[in-house]
Parts: sequence; C-alpha cells; structure tokens
Amino acid sequence: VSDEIATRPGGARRAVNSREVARLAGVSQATVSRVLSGHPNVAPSTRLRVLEAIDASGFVPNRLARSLVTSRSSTIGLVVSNITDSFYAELAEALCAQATEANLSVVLCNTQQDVDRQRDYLRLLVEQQVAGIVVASSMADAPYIGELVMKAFPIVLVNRLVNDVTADAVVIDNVSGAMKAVGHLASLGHSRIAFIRGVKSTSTSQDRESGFWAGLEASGIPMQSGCVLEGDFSWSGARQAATAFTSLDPRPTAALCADDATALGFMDGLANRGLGVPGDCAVVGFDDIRLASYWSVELTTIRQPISEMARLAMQLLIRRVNGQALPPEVIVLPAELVIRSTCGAKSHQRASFAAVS
Amino acid sequence: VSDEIATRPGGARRAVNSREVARLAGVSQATVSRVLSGHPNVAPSTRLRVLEAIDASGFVPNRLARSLVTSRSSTIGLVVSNITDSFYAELAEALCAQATEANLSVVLCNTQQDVDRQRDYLRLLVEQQVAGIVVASSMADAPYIGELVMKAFPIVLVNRLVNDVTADAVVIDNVSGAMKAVGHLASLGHSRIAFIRGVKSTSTSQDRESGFWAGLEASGIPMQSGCVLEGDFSWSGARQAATAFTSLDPRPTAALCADDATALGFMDGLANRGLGVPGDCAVVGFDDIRLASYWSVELTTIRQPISEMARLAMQLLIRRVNGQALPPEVIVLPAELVIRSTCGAKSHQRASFAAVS
DNA sequence: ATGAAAGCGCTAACAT
DNA sequence: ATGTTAGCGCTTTCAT
Repeated sequence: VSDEIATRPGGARRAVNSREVARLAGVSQATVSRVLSGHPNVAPSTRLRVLEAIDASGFVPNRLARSLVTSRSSTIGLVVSNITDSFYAELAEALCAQATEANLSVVLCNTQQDVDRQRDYLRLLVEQQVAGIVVASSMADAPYIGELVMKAFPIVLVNRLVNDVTADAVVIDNVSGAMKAVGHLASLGHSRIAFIRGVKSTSTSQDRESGFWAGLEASGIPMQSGCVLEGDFSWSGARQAATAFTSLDPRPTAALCADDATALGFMDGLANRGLGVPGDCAVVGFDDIRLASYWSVELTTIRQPISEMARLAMQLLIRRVNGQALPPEVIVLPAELVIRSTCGAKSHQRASFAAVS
Repeated sequence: VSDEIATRPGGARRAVNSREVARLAGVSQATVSRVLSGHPNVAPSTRLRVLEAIDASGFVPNRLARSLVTSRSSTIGLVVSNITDSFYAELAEALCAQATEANLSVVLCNTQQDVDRQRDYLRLLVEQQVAGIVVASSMADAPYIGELVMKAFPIVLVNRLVNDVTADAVVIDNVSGAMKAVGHLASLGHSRIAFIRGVKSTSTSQDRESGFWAGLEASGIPMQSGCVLEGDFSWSGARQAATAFTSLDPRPTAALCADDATALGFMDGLANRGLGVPGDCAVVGFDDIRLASYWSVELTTIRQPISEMARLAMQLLIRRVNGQALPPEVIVLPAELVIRSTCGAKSHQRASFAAVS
C-alpha cells in the first residue's frame, strides 16, 4: 500500500526549515512565519534580515506543513477519462490556466474509462486533501461521487453528469444540440440518418442519442432500425462504425457522431472505403475541438465552449469551497451548431488533407 | 500570495481523524496507525475492530500529515509546454499510467512556453514536496532546473534537454532522426528540401535542425538559403510556414517538419493553397503521434516511442529518489523512420480526409 | 513588534 | 500486541 517515495533522496541533506532560517536571522521562528505569510506586524528591518536569511539558506517553505495546520489546500483534482482525447486535453489546458490564476495546482487523473480506477482516484484525491475536484465522469453511474457530494465535499461535474447525483455542474444542452444537428441534416434533405454512439455508459452519449431520436421525430423522419452504430469516442472505434455503416442497406446519407473524435475516425473509415464526405455521407460531430476547424477538415459540429466551461467550473468550485451549504448549481450552456463543410451546406473547395496529387 | 482554499467548506464538520477512530474502536491512536499502514503487529481481532470503526466513522487518512512525518511524498510533477499538443497528451497519458502503477499522483503543469511560468511551476512543485519532477522544458535555457539538479532534487528531463544541465534524461537521437529523414527524401530524388522549425528556443527544434543540415551534407545536397521556415510546433504556425513556402523560388519539393503537429498544419496550409502531398511537396514529420498513422493522414515521420520514454523516465525518477548520489543517466533512444505515404515512397490510394466527392 | 507555546494528523521509536 | 511519547514544519493564539 505504501509506495511513497522519499522527498529527500539519498545524498541530499535534509531541507532547511523555518527554524534554521530564524536562527540565521536571529529572530524567532514565528517571525519567519510572519514574513512568509506577509503578516503586517513585522518591522521592515527584521523583515529584511529574514529575507536575507531565506535567500542565504535556500529555504523553501513546506506547503504540506502549512496545509496541515491551516486546513487549506492549494491543490485541486481533475478527473477525465482520456487526456489524449482532444476535448479533455483542451479542457485540461483551460482548467490549468484557471487554476494557475487562482494559485492552485492540478492533480491529473486519467481514468481510461475504468470504473474502479475512477473510484480509486477520487479517494486518493480526498486523502491528499485537495480543496475540490472537477470531474468528467467516465460513467453515468458512479456511486462514490454521490457519497462525496453527500459529505459536502466540493465537487463540480463538467461535461458529463452522473445519475442520482445533484452537484454543481457545467454542461451544454446535449439533447438540444443533437436535435439541432439532426434538424440541420433534415433541412438539407437527409432522411436516412445514422447515429454513431460514444461510450454507452456516459451521460453525453446517452443524451446525444436521445437528442438524435427527438430530432428525427421533430423533423418527421420515421425511425429506422439499425441506424445506430456502436462507437467509443475514439478514432478507431469510429473507423469500425464506418465499416458497419457501409454495409447498411439502405445506407444512410448522413451520420451524427457522438463527438468530434468519432466524426474524424468515421470519416477516416469512410475515406478508406472510398466514400466521400459530404458527397456519400454528410457528417456532424460534437465538441468543436480545434482540429475540427482546420481547413482540411472543416467539420460541421456542435460547439462546446471549452474555456468558458473550465472558467465556470472553477468558479463553481471556489464558490463551493468557500461557501456555506449552498444549493447545487447546474449550469447548462446552449449548444451551438457550427456549420462547416462536412454536410455540404457550405461550399468548400477542399483538396485533401494530405492529397495524393 | 496565500490563495489557498479551505479543505472543509462552510457547512461541513471537521473530518474525523485517527484519534477519533481510536476512541471509537477502544484502542490507542498508534494502533489505528498500525492498521492503516499494514503493520504486522496487530491482533486480528483488534484490526477488525479498528476497520469497523474506520468504516463507521467514514475516516479518510490524511496524506499530508503522513507525508509531513515520513518525508515521503506520493506525488510527482509533470511539466510540459502544451498539453493540447498530441505528443504531450500522449506522454501525460503514459506517465500517469506509470505513476498510478507506482501509487503516485501527478501534478500537471502546463507552461504555455512561458519561461517565468515554468520557473514558478517548478518552485511550486518543490514547495509541495513532490518526490520528483519529470520535465520537458519549454526552453533549452532554464536556469532554475540546473539549480534544482545541483541541490540533488530528483529531476528527469524527457524529450527536451536543457543547456548546461546534467541530469537524468530520456530523449531520442534527434540529430540522427532528422538525418534519416533527409536521407529518405534524398533517396527519393529530392534535392530542394525545406525545414520547418519548431519553437526555436527548444532543444528538439535545434537538434532536429542540426540534423537537417547534417543530413543535407551527408547526402551531398548543397545548402540553399531561405529553405528554413519559422514554425512553433503548432498547427497554425505551420500553416503560415506553408504560405511562406509557396512563395519560395525555386520552391522546394520536400519539407522536413520539426514535429507532427507542424507537418499536419503545413499540409493543411499546402492543401489550402492547392498544393498536394506528396505530389507537390513531400512531407516528413517528427514524433509519430497517433493521428499520423490514420489512413487519411499516413504521415511519414520519425518515431518517438512515447510509452517507452514515459516508462524509462519513471524508472529513472524512482531510481534517483531512492538512490545515493548516482551519476546522471542520459538515455538516448534511437530514432526510427516510419515510412508512410507523405513522401510517395509507398503507394497509397488515398482519398481525402473529408473529401468533397 | 516579537517570542513562547500549543497544536494540525500522522508515524515511529521506545516502553511494557 | 498495544500504549506512550516525541516530533514532522508550519500557523496562530496569547503574552510581553
């Protein structure tokens, strides 16, 4: 269980502490502490002596000790399912920026979609006394999160919600986003539309699928069987979906994908089978990761305002940490359809990404 | 300075500690500690009573206190320049996996190429008493890193080296990698080859450029002026390089890019100006990120074995943390050329990434 | 303005 | 096998 490793390795002598600094400066340890925390009651001359002693000794304050005594932490946790997924990388970037702004460190937990691992990470973060946790749960059923929220532990859900958990959250309206996407496709004349799922256990995949069905109904498109294909939010999973797609009969003329990675992988798979986008199949993604806007891609998608979500998440977290027992606040941002070229709605004289000329 | 936030927010009562558990179980606090750390000298019956008390009270051990007294940390730092860069996302994923294996948490520091920020992050990590730091320095000149290494603080450089710092490190042979790339292009008949730089201050961009020049010389290709274009390891920077590229006269027939993101952006820019790859310009990247292998991309590139690098970095870090004053170990992995389709060496009936059909 | 002293929650001798 | 005790390095009363 105890695999911790020494903070001061073999050769190194023990780090200097504030007492040694005090001795060096000829003051009490309490005074050093006062200088460190910028307490007003320190004479300019002593402050100077202390600062010199700090410099001379190479003293580095121990945050662990400080946190232990103050019960305040300068660390938060970020739990995501896959940091190599552009969406989460961009989220991590934005959240780190926000955290830095607030003088907070971020412990990154990459669950790889593993339920047990997510639980373990959460527990570990709590043991580490993080001030709070921002989590995009790998699964809609994640009981341990509910327990933490119940204990009034500061948790903010982001992007993905969790069943039976009422906590602060920042999400977009996934259902209406998917409906907008279907509406867009329908308006372009498509009536055979496929949906490529993400990881089925996530709230995002579920909600987007609901929106897909609702969108079909709203557009008066009859339901077809077999038009929902499995995916897993990964490029490779979506490539397999593309294979399945090509053998559908009648083959849909459009596909709504559970996220942009899925859309990209799906298009990769289509291209591999000689099918063009949007000619043979219109494609809509979800997220609007940076890659989606590049010229060779120009993916029509539902936008998630990632930076804004990170900003709001941090705001909720800090509010929760400082606040009294506030009611949970769920922020649902509107889902915006970004029309680019993969549905043919906009003409785009696209060459190839890496064209064989 | 002190922006820490409370670990126990407003409403919540103070967390239970091991003393309360002891009281509940009718044992001494030391016994609780023994149960927690799996000490052998605990009678099965008492252990059971303690475990029950832990369960009943919802006790969560405080790692800060433990670390404070043991001088052992279960946290390491990871410093990268840009987590949305696929290479670093993949590195973070691999390192997190390694860390989890070793029961370690990872504090993510995203420097955004900012010198000051990198220094601040490093300092913060030290204050947090992390056991060690894995850093891919945003710049080859990073004095503070040298100071830490001098103080025998466990640091492992990964991917990028730092001037005048002799520390544990894991890198690939960037010079020879670039030479191989140039050799490959030369063997395909190219004699006008461009190099698209990364961030100039990084060791990787510098070494790869050195390899570029060495490669030209090795292939007997005369140096041309103006064949080195500025980039910044970003897609957008590389798009601008593509614009500059098109106005070169004579225009090179091939380009070696400082990394895969650069290659992708460069190709995006070429496509945007109606130039095809490899027909109008052969392209070689550097890193072999996952995207490079997808069918619509098929980027010829120099491979970095990211998982292996993370594994070795963690190994070096743990060795350093536990070890006596060992001499620094610099692991230089061979650079492997991965031939795909962007140089025309392999025929690849590629359609478009998202082809207008 | 400064110092002395009491812990924060835990581990690790040292007793018994 | 269990309890007692002394800290880890810091903040924070409370004196002075």
